Amino acid sequence: MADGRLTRDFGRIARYGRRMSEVRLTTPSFLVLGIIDKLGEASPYDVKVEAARTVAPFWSMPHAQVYAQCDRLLEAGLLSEVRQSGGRNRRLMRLTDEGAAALRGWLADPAFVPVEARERGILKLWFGASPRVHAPVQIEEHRRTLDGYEELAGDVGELLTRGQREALEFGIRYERMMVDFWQWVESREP
Amino acid sequence: MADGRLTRDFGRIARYGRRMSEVRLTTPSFLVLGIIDKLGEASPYDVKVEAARTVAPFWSMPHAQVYAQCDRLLEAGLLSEVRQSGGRNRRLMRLTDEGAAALRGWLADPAFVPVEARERGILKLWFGASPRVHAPVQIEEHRRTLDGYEELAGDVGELLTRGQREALEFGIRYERMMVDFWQWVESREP
DNA sequence: GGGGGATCATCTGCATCGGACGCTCCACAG
DNA sequence: CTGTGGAGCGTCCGATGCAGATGATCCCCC
Repeated sequence: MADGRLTRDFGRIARYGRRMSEVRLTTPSFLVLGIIDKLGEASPYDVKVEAARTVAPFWSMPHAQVYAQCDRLLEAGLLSEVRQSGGRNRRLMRLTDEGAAALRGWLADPAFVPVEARERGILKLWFGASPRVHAPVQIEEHRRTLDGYEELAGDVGELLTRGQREALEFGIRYERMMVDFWQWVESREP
Repeated sequence: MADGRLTRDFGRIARYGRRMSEVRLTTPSFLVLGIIDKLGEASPYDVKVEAARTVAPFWSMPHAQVYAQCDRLLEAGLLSEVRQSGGRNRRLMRLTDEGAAALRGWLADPAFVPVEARERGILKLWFGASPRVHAPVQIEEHRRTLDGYEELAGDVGELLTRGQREALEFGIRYERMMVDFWQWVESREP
């Protein structure tokens, strides 16, 4: 084995936009672009709130990151500042043509990046933790989020776009799978 | 809503060992501790290779990190250097009592940390990418890793510890779920 | 006795993390 | 009015994590 494939390939850097000061575009970059695209026009704060409201279960960023990304994207010319309303320097931003192109390029790119399931519970199992201790907590928590998702699907399911509905469906299946899995773990004879 | 819960709670820092220069123990720390515990005695390189061989699908670290973690853990007194065999400074390390206690504490702690499913594919769906483009690739790739896991389970299933077998089962269920999900996405009428 | 590939380790530069801190605005009480 | 407190909004910093390049040492085989 060549020097072990230990890394995560988190990056898979893209450079769809071809202009200006050459930034590396990472997934968080596209998260910001995607949200601003949805909102049309937004301040960093709007982005942050919207991210927390929507995509956080799939990909969250700490607050400070949002501002940093916006700076980077502005500098790279993928976003443009629309206006500064007075005192509080509230920057409203839009996608530039380059920004829109970059987003489209990313969305269209089917490149597969293998995921790791960063489940601490599973890791603990691997290292020999007691299923007795962990299973009940896991089942309870996954059931809770599963309920939340299902309620969401029932309540606002109609209002979602197709893609959003599908992402939600993924969440539901994931949580259902986890509940089943931990029940299976619990039920094994010791 | 108070200032949005946007963050990931990646940390959930622990401090089970109570000695010395106060390090923050993160999941990677316990990964290293867990592996050294399994191996009994190991150099950073051994840890890195073992990690790549085993837990990488659940939690991988880039090479450099392993060395950094070892340094931190040594300094904190959770690991001890056993010997330096000559020229190439090959440090062999063991868990100290504190290290073993820290690991036990972590393993016993059922605290639930919500996962994010950092699936780029799902994120792209959310933002409106075309299922037509992505589904076939995703199905293919997930099926491939699923096959790999199942083969593994067949081949060496007997040799694994209970926890390892369970972790593998998780992998299988996860991949199976993904294949089903993307097939469902693909099959929806447009 | 020296080339070359596997083994082992480190450095560097950047992205990201989390949490604390600091503004601005507005509501409402005094 | 004036003051004060909390929600809305933004920034900073130290620690950690990341990817890849690069540097050494070993050992096999010629």
